[in-house]
Amino acid sequence: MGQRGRKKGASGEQSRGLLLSIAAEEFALRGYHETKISAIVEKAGVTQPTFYLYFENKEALFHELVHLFRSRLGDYTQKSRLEPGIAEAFIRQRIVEGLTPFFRFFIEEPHLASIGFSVAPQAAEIKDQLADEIRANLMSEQQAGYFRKDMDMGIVADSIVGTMERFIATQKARPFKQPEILADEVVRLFLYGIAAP
Amino acid sequence: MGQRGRKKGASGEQSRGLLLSIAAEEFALRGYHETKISAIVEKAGVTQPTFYLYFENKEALFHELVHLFRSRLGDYTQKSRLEPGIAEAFIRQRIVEGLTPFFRFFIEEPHLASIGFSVAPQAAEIKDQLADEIRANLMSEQQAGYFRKDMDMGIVADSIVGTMERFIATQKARPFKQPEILADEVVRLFLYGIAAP
Amino acid sequence: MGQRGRKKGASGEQSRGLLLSIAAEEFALRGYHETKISAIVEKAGVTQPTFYLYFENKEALFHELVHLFRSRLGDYTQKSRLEPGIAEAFIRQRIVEGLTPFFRFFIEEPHLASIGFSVAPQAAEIKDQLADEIRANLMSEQQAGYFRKDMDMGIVADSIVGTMERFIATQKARPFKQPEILADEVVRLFLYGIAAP
Amino acid sequence: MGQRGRKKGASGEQSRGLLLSIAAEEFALRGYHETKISAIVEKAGVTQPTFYLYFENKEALFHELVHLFRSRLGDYTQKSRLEPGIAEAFIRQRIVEGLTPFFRFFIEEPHLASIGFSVAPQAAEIKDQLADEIRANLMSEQQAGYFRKDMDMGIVADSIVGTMERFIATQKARPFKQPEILADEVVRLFLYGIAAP
DNA sequence: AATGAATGAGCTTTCATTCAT
DNA sequence: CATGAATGAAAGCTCATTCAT
Repeated sequence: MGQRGRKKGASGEQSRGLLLSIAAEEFALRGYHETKISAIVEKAGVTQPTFYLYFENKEALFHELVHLFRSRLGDYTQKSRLEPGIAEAFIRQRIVEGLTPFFRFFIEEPHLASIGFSVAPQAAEIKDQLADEIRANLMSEQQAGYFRKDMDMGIVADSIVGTMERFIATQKARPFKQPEILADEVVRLFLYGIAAP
Repeated sequence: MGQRGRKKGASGEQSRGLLLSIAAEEFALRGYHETKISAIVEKAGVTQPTFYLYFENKEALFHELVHLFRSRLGDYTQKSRLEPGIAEAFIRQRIVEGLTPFFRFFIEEPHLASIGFSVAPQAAEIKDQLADEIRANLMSEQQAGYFRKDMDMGIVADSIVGTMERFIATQKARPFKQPEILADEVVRLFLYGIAAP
Repeated sequence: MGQRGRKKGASGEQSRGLLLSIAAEEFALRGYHETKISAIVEKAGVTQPTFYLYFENKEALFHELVHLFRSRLGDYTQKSRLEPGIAEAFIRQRIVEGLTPFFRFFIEEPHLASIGFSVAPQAAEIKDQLADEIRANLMSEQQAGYFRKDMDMGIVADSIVGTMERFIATQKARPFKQPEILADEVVRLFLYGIAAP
Repeated sequence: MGQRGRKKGASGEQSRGLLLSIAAEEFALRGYHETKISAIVEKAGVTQPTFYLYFENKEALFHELVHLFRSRLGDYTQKSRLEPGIAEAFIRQRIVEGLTPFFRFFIEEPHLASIGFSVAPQAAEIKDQLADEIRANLMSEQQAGYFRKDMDMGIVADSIVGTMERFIATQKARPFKQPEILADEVVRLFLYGIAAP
């Protein structure tokens, strides 16, 4: 979302972007209902009608943000899909590479992530869908012999999504780590567990 | 919560309990703002002023439910704390025993769980706190040599809480499993991971 | 509509009736958009939310008034239908009897009449429908030989409806006449015309 | 009004005329409040400020249309006045000649007619005034012995105006008739009535 | 002659909440 | 123990209208 210039008579797209960015923050921090149009426009330094110049209504604005989140999430999901026939030595590496963009995205767009993963009414559906895709991935790896057979990949997928969810929710309070490091730690956890070797 | 007798002229406590139970369901299904007092009392077969006979206001009612959740959660947290000096052979068993009541609780009181883990504004705090306690537990076990040292127990704790969160959110859509089985699967996952042995 | 008691704590139906009656007057005098809910409730001595206790919204209230008008109009239309086989000597008398209730209605409920005949968007349709029924009546009399064959009964029906419309619109400014007298004059006009005999 | 050239860079007067013509249609079809300036300018292919280049405001535009209607109506009213001393044999013919331009006008400018006869708040006044002039005419003819003395010419005049009103409102749905024919039928109706001779 | 961008003013509607009985 | 009736406060949205360019 980015810079928040507040020049008078800013070009339309600027005003729109500003409103969008402020709205994302407000929605993420307060939730849908606690977010008032009046507060958004005040922070943006414009009046209410200006808001309706760029967005059909509050709901449409919110949907736009959710959509934005979903489409970016979809991109990373697609790229994270493991192509068949990876040498066993590289599999962990590839999983980490698939996971990294998610964490990077959550770090770069914390408000959007918060909206899509918790404030949106569709949040449940979004996470379900993500979990489903992850499960499908895991299961095919499981078939291929990379993972233990006696493990319900549904639970694993949910745990991974749950881990993301917690990460998004606790980010600000957490010592910053590079997305690659994070992904690596998560992968290690889910691959090998915590039991002392 | 439980049974919902709707007899006319129910005695005070009955009305109160009924309202509380209906409110839990409504809050869980719709969220705080989407839940209207008018809808609660209608379902309970009483009028709005009756509601205010038993609850100070909407927020107080909600807080009561959240409080209920927190206190039960606190109970299980306490009981799940591993006492020092458990023989290594029993440690897994003890962890499972500590985790099981959580899942049983989530299954028995899905509405309350949903409120405390996702609809309450304090949900983040509640989960943070839970994660914190779990992390403390894990770390002392880690010190004791039960778990690997090269693992950030903060992430592990968050993953466990995230797993609970997903479980609560997806319960209805999921094939029912006994809480003990669930706990066992989760523990296996986090102890040994999914990598093929 | 009638009496406008303004007792505090009036029974619900009274408030509703009061609002309805005031609304009819406002709509008739100012039109749909110029009529503000705020003005209606102010005149009724209640607050805006009270309005929404009794009516779904402004449009529903308006529709109720239009519906009221239509149903009463429908009653009189039905009763005005001439049964076949009236002796020629009585036909004029019967037409007058059919027309009288319309004028009585318009006199008794001028606001409702104004709404149904001019402020409602459906006014055109209402009048079309009325004209249609009148035309059908006239044509069957025409077949029966009571009326001249060389006259387009569509125009006659429209003229009669137009006459009603003007009557409704100009009532207040007009010297009061009994509905029977009015009906009689109109019938004479349309039966015999104004040409000197 | 007529042709609607929409060439880019149309000269000022063209834009103005275009706006006026579109506005007439919109007002006639939707009424004053349902007609949005934004819709008018969109149909005209210009922007809102352009509108204010040519018209002071919405009301002024509307007034201009009403004024246009009134002045044309006034013309025909004047011409329809019967000069004294017409031979009885020609009277009917003269009345038809006086009425024809009205119907021609209503057919040629249906939007304007609709505005002046029904959407304008002054519509009542306009019709009252017209009825008044017609009544004055009729009464002097009545004095001159052309018409029956036992007939209230106020009612007759209102009936004639009401007939016009209905004609304007139902024009589109009606089989087209030449204005002369229409005028003739109306005159026959009001002169001789529909009673079988 | 025309516009992109913005606004002042206002209206309907919704809720949680409270009297008086 | 319970209610019919009513309200204070606020939110979302719309529209005619106007700068500055």
